[in-house]
Amino acid sequence: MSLEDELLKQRLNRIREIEALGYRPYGRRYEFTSTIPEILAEHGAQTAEELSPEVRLRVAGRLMTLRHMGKAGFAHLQQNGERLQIYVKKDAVGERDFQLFKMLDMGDIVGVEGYLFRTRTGELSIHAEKLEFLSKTLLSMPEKWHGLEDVEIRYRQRYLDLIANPEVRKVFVTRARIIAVLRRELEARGFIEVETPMMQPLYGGATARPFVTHHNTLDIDLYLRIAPELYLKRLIVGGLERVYEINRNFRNEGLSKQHNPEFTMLEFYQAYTDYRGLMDLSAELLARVAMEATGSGVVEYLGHKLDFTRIERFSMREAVMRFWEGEGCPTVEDVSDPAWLRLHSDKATTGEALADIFERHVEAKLIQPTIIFDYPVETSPLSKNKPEEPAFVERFEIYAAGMEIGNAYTELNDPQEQRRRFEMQFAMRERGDEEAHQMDEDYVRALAYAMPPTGGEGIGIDRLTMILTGARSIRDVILFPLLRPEGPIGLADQLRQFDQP
RNA sequence: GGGCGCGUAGCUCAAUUGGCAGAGCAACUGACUCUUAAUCAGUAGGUUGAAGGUUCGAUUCCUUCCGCGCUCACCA
Repeated sequence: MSLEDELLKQRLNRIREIEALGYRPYGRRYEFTSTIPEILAEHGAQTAEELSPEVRLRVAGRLMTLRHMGKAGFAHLQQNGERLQIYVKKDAVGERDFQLFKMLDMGDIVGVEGYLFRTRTGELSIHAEKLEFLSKTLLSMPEKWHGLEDVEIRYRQRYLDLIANPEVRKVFVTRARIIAVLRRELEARGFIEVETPMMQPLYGGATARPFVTHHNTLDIDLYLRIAPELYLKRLIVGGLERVYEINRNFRNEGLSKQHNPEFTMLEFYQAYTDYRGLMDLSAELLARVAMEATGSGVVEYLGHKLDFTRIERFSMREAVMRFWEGEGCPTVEDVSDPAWLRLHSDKATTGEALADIFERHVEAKLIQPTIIFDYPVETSPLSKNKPEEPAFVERFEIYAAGMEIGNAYTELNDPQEQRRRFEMQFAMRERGDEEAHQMDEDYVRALAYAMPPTGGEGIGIDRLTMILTGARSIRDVILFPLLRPEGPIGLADQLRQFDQP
C-alpha cells in the first residue's frame, strides 16, 4: 500500500474514531462570536491584565499547527488568513474533548469555546474549555514553513495556495477592493453598470481572434466576445448616457505573463465628452484606486516607484522622439515623414509603421504611468479623427510598468465614416489580417439613429491589479488561470477502495 | 508554435565522474499540563513524471512523450 493510501486510510479510520467519541466528523452550523481577524484587531494589543474580566469567545477555523505535550497542547487556528493560538488542557476541557484533541490532524476544522489569555511568552491565545469538531481533512496540508511553492499546484489547486500562503489571499482581497473602488467612483459620477452579451454573433470592439461556440437550438455559431464595446455604444445611442461594464473578455491568443485567454476589463462610456475628458477622468480614477488599494498614490512595483498621482501625457510621435534609444533619434519632421517611417518599419502604411515603431522602441520603456495619445487611423477603426489631422484619431492608451493597462478614444459617431472604416478593415482582412474588424451593420444602423458625441475607455483589471499588488504574472491575480487539463487524479478510486457502507 | 530549463517520499529539497536513493517537515508508536520550526526516543514511507535506448550498472547519458516555468513570436 502506498504512503498516500495509508494516510488516507488512517484519516478515514480516524473519522470512525471521532464518531465513536460522539462527534460528527462533518459538523453543522457553528455560531462563533467573532472571527479571528476581529479578535486580533480588538484584543491583539491588550495586556494580560486588560483581558480580565475574562473575555469569553467561540471561534472556528482550520488547524494550522499542532503541539502536543502530554495532557495539554497548543495549536493555531486560521480563519480569513489570520491565526490565533488555542491552549487545550485536559483539566480544562475534560476527558472527552481531550481525546478529540489528541485525534486532530493539521488541516481539520474545529470550533473552540473558551476565554482569552496571554501565555507565558505573551502570545494572545484562547484557553479552551470546549471543542467542537467541524470538518475532517483527508489529505495532508502543505509543508508548514516553506508553504506551498510548486507553481503548478498553486494555480491548479488554488484552495491550497490560499490556505498555505496568506499573501495570496491579500492579492485577491486587493483585487476585490480595486473593483469595488472603480464601481463606487463610477457610480458617484452617474455611471450605471450594465451587462451585455458574452456570446455574440459578430465579434468586434478590438482586434483579436475569438473563441467560437455553438448554440444547438438556433444552430448558429457564436463568438465569445473579445470586447463589449459595440454593445455599450448601442446603449449610448439608446440614451443610457453613462454606462460601464466590468466583466470578462475572451481572446484566442497565446498565453504569457501579461495574457490570459479570459481576462477582466472595465469599459465605460460617457456621452458628450471626448478623449481629453477621459484623460482627466482616468487620472482621477487611477490615483484613487492606487490610494485605496495600496494606501498610497505612489506604488512600488518590482523595484520601480510608480506615481499614479501625476500621469504624464505624450502624443505617440512625441513618445517616439523622447524614448528613442541609440543612434538616429528622430526629429519632429522624421516622425511625420512617410519615408522615415517606411525606413524603420516594414508595415504597409505610414500609420501602421508609426504604431509599429512605437511598440518596438517605446512601449517597454513606459514604466511610469503615462498617457500616450493621438494614434494613427489605421490601427483604430472605431475612433474619431482629429479634425485638423485626419490621418490621426483622438485616442489614448495608458501605460504603466511597460504594460498597456487602458485604451480610450473619442468614439466615432458618423455612420458613413464608420461604414468606410469597416470596409477599410475588410480590405485589411482580404490582405490576410485575421484580426481585422468584421462589418457590424446593426452597429452602423445604431449610429444612423445618431449617437451623441461620446468618449469610451477600457481598463484592464488584471494588469492594474498586477501593478497594485506587485504580481509578476497575470496568473498571480487570476484565481483560476487557464492551464492544460490535469488528467486523472485518482482520488475517487482511492476513496472507493476504502469506502465502507 | 520556436528556443532554453525543470520534474526525486504527502510537502520543501539533497544525492561527487554513471556505482547501495537521503534529510527536514508531515505521518505512525511512546514520553511530556505554557508550547510556538516545541523537545526527546523509536517506526514506516520511493515505479526518481511516462515509455524506450546505451551500459555490468542510469536519479545521472541519449530519444520520444506528458506537465510546468522562463523566453521569443502573437496580443491587451
